[in-house]
Amino acid sequence: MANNPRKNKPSETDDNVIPLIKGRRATSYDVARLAGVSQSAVSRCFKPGSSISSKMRERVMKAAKELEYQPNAIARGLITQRSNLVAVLVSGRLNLYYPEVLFKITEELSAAGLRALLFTVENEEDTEMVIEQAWQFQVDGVISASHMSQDQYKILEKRQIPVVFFNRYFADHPNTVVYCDPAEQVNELVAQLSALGHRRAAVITGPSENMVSRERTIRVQGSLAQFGIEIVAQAQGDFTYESGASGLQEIKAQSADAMPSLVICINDMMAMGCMDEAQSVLGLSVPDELSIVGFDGIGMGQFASYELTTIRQPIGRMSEAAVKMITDRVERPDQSHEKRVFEGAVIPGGSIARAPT
Amino acid sequence: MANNPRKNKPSETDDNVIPLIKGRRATSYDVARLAGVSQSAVSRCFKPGSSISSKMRERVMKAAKELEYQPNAIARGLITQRSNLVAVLVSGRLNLYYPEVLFKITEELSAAGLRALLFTVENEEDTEMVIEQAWQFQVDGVISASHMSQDQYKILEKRQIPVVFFNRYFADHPNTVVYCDPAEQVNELVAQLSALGHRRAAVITGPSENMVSRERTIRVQGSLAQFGIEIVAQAQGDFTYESGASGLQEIKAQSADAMPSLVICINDMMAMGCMDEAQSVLGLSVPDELSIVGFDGIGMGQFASYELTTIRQPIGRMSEAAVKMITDRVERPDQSHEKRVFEGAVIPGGSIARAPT
DNA sequence: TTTGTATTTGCATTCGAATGCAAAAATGCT
DNA sequence: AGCATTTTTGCATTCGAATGCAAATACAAA
Repeated sequence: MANNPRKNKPSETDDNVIPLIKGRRATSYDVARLAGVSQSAVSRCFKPGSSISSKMRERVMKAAKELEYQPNAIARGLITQRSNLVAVLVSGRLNLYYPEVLFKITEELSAAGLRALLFTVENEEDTEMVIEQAWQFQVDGVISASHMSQDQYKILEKRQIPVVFFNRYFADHPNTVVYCDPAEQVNELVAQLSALGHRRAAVITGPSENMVSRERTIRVQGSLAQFGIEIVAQAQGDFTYESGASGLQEIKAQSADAMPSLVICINDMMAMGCMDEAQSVLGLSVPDELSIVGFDGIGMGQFASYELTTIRQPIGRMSEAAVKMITDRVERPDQSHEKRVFEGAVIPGGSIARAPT
Repeated sequence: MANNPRKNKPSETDDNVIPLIKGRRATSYDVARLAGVSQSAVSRCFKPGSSISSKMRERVMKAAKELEYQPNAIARGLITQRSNLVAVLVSGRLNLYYPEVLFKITEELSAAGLRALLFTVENEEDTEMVIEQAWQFQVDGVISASHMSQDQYKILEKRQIPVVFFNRYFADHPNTVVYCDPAEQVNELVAQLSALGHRRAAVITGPSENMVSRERTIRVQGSLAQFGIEIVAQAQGDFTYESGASGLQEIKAQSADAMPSLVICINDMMAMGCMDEAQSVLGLSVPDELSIVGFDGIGMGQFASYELTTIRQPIGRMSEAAVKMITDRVERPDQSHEKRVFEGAVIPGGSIARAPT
């Protein structure tokens, strides 16, 4: 039985062949055996761009289908040194901005053939742990929309794991960033507010160590000054609904003699908390007695109860950009860093009106 | 196998082995070489419960630390057939219930040493794709909080991938489930509403093919009947805010002569949409002219603008249970299925009041 | 047909950690 | 010390797919 090795079709005489154990998942060898080809051929069939004849492809695919074969991404990852996993770091805190970003990024990653390995991060130790996990799982890259210290970033850098920062960056260290700079829109919005007669404003900021908060606050302060609007009170929040509410109370305490006519909140969640506090607790009508604006443009801000005037981030485009940048850096890790800055957009809403006289 | 280049014996020839290429990540062999032990020893050091002497452990750990060695989860997964990845399927649609569940589950998985591979699913084709991806990535299990057809489930079953359903299940097929059955609380709440004088109600349901919606709707219908409250209108929504709003319009159309005094929405998002529509568009005061209740107990429902009366799911405990069940099934795939049913809790809020006379 | 070139295919090895088995070392017991 | 027993350690192999290289084939030109 001189079986031609090139055409070793599984014949009845091949009784030493283990018949695909029930339940065990098929490997490229199983497919190769069934199709009567080599394992390499099977591998090449599933690797786009490989040199393979259409006849071969057809034969292999038929066998693969029969065995429900799908290449094992784990094994593939081991040999190619590409896991196709991207760690996505978001804050788990209930700021609705994050879910929106997360879902968008996940979709974009998916479209690029990558999977999102999700990590929720609340503090520095969490980040520490996440970095180790990411290292273990050999993620191809990290998209970070949560806090990360410069030292932590340097660890990733040293390990040559590409990182894209989402709405945060280090000013004094090269890094790849997607960012939304609402400077223009802040001016635009403050101009409107000025035209509406507002002369006394308050600001509810985020945590002082937070980049986004700092940047936005500076823009807002600059713009208000430019239009001659006085900041009569300023409170610090932590981006949550509750801190928006308590922020307003603090503002009230700071401006005992006369409340400002306008509160600028550094994100939408706080703006909503602020608005609710104004109306439900302080009995101030929004916008008639108090105008409120926010930042981000989260979906919920547009609900009829809020109709928040805000500056929206182009989350869709930013997510797309972030994924594009991570794939780029995975392909060519040595290319120089890039910072993509998007503009915001003023979303007019019912939360602002002419200042009361 | 011929000459294995990775022999453990340190020899002169090994001395001029490339001394850890800058940037290349350290492997267990590198650590073994530096510590002067075998690769197996290194492996055992990082596998809890392995037989190893403290002297050896110390030596290896020192070397590991020096090289920043962390075991490669990909390689480990290949040999152990455990990826430590769990696919989490949620709907990407903006129903804020999902982010809450997702974040909770992710945290619980993390505590159990597992990572969440996130998939957003919108339709059946998505699920199809996700199942293939999960297969490729050798996930240890799937937690599904999104739609999955019985056929799709059977594929996973055949492939022996454990699945835990979150708030959905197949009645006529054995499966592992975490579920919240609000039957008791529906009765409790309807009793309250009855005592408040409500006699004419409307219901906004979810999609008819959705289990959660069907179950809740049936409970609500049964309870209302039991208390002699008439259902004067019923609209179908899709769990979104918008569909709550349009649902109320439909109810208004259906009950041209007289609006009901009560609308029961099958989830909170729709209840919020409904409430906003009632107040902002129809000019109906909530709760004075119209009482509204929801289901889920999402954080946002408690904002001052809504103060939604609702039946809350114990998401924390449910997530914990889901993760526990997935790990159990990974350990012992042949054990029988289990269905863990949690009760809800009535969250009193300002969205209900005595029925207008 | 023959020769030369381009394309396919298979072989053998590789990625990095885990593990059964046997050898070696440490420990206990008399 | 001698021997039995337990614990540690190393060796060699395994997981499943990708790939450099060489062999085999198909194709083109002479």
